[in-house]
Amino acid sequence: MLLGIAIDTPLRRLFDYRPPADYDGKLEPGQRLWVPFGRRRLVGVLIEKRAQSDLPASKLRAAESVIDPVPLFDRELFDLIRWSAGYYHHPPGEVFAAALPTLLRSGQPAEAVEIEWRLTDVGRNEGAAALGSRAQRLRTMLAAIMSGTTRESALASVIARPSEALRELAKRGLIERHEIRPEIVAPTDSALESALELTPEQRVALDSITGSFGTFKTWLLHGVTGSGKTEVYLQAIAQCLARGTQALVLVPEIALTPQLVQRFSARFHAPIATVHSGMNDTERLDAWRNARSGAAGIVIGTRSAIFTPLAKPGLIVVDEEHDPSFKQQEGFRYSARDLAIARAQRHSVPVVLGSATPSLETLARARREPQTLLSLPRRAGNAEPPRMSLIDLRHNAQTQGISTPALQAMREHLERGGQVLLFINRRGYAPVLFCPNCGWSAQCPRCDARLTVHRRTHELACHHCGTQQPYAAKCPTCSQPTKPVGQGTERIEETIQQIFPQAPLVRIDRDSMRRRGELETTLDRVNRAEVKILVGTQILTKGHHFPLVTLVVVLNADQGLFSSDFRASERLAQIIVQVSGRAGRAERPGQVLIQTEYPKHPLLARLLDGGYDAFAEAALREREHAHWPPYARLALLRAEAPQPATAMRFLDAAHQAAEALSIRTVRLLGPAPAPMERRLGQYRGQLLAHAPAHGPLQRLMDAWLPKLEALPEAKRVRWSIDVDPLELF
DNA sequence: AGCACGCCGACT
DNA sequence: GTCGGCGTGCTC
Repeated sequence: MLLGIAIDTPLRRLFDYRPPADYDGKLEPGQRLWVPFGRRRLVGVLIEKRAQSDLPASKLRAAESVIDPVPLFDRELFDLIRWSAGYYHHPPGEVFAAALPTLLRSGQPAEAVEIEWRLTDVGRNEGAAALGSRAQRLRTMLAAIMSGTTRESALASVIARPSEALRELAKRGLIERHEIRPEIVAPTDSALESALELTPEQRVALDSITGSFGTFKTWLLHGVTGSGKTEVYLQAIAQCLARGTQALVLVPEIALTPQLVQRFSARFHAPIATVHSGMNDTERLDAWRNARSGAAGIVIGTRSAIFTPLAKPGLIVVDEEHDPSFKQQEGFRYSARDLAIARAQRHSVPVVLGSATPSLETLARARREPQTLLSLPRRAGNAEPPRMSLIDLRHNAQTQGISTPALQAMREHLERGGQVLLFINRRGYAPVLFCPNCGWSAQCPRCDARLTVHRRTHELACHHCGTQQPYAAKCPTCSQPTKPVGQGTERIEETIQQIFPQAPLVRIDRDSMRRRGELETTLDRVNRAEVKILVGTQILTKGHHFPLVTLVVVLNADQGLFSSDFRASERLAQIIVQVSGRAGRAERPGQVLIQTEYPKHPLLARLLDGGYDAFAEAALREREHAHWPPYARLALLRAEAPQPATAMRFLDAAHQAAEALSIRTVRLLGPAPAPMERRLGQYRGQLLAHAPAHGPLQRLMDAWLPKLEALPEAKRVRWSIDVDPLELF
């Protein structure tokens, strides 16, 4: 009997080992082992037991030891992880590594073990008398243990370098080490504090979801901003907990998790485990353990939380399911939203995808299964939806990117005591530093991109690679004065401050909200009305509530209108609707102004006439007509190399290899250089595989990727495959 | 990815 | 004379 083991390496295969010496016949897929690997010793995950290997017996080594007494995952989660390695065509070892907290990847025990130091008989009888008078540190430590502080975690703060003293005391036979496995604490109280009264639509949604407990069903909870989606989640989760099962809630990245956790913990007594980027390794492992043991009734986390084991899964929620951060954009490029569906299916539990602006993929799914669509078309508390209108930039004067009608509207809203939100999807002062004399502009030395002017730091920065340079007031080629061209958040801030000097203003973007907790503090100030004007980027569109904002101005809607990426218009519509949703959430109706040079553009017209649903309807028809997802499936082969020709040679060879497989329904587009060909000094190219369904794509990749690995050109490039790519360029 | 082995330049 | 540059080969 042999062991097929996944090892954290970019190689797309399992490695066969003989069982370890301590093998007692009990080994199951999902247990970790220490294995020798080349000259290293690594943690591997047992994937399957095998009767024989493709390799000669002489090449096989024995695994060293078993780490876990039982598998880390239940069968369903194990299958999901394994399946996703196949679906995304990513090396299985890296996939399993991605599914585990760092500490488990490095061999830490999966079960929390508390170390306790207890007095031996000798220690109890002789006590400090056994120690020399100079052994001050040992005396202190022993005294602590004698006074009843026995847990190692508590003893750690008694003196400096505690482990040294503990080891010495143990060596002298005064104390001994015990391992304590803490009892699993079952969730005690699942009651939801003060459930709000539901609207009829919320009631239907809630009853539908809870009625599907115990079966697999993919619900789309399509609720306009402010319609009370969260209340539906909360009450569904309460019922999930009442059945003795756990709920897994996925949220987008960006500092949203703490907010939601706060909202949840204010309403639930059940322990909540959270998983997000702000946590350290120990905290992550704790959350993982509490989820797996069942101690945490609710698990809230970002993308990677989809791999958290659950003792008794009952419900999965994906909030803001359209958010692109659910798709990992490097390495193992999985979609946590799609995996949530795959996982729910394996566990036979319902999954709720919630959004005010669902992705076209999810809308297409809901069209195929109309009974799974749960709509919340109205705002709670009878708040009116915001009124949207366009400002034609061609026929209106503007001051630094802000049109006269927009300024006029701002003035009116401010006079009436409202708050104003200016949305511009561009950080920094200006996107270009230009020389009017000779035409020079500041370029990134490592990317095909212009450097953005940052006034605050007096620097030029590349938003693609992070390169920074001092600001160039004089043109480096002709020594004439340079000029920042275009607008970013910093410049809008400056302009608005000049025009409305009496109105307190705050800028909210990644640069101004660097420090931990800064965003929360600022948002509090906004909602206490200490701020009148907000200028900011995407961050403003992500879930934060601004009940006092009555006017939203979208300063540059045009960026997404003519992009070559077929998803750009979907994203633009989502951003406009999401940012509009920030306006008029209280009793006063909101106003939304969208500045554009293309007021006749069909996308904008649709959006303004019929809202997101009408836009989506039209966009879906367009996608169907053009054979783009969700009416086709894609896989993108990317390659990068220090020389442009190297990447292209590989992609050409890859193209040939794919054609040789002649899978007729798969079309190959490219190879072509990426639109920003050079990034971080690497030249990038790509080859798109397009098929009417996932099946033929899968067949292609199964046969294709092993061939690519063997290509001599493959050694000279870094290549990767992106299944269901979100960003095509 | 690591980590080794393996042949050619500037220096304790 | 060595230390070390990163090319290329391998990991059950």
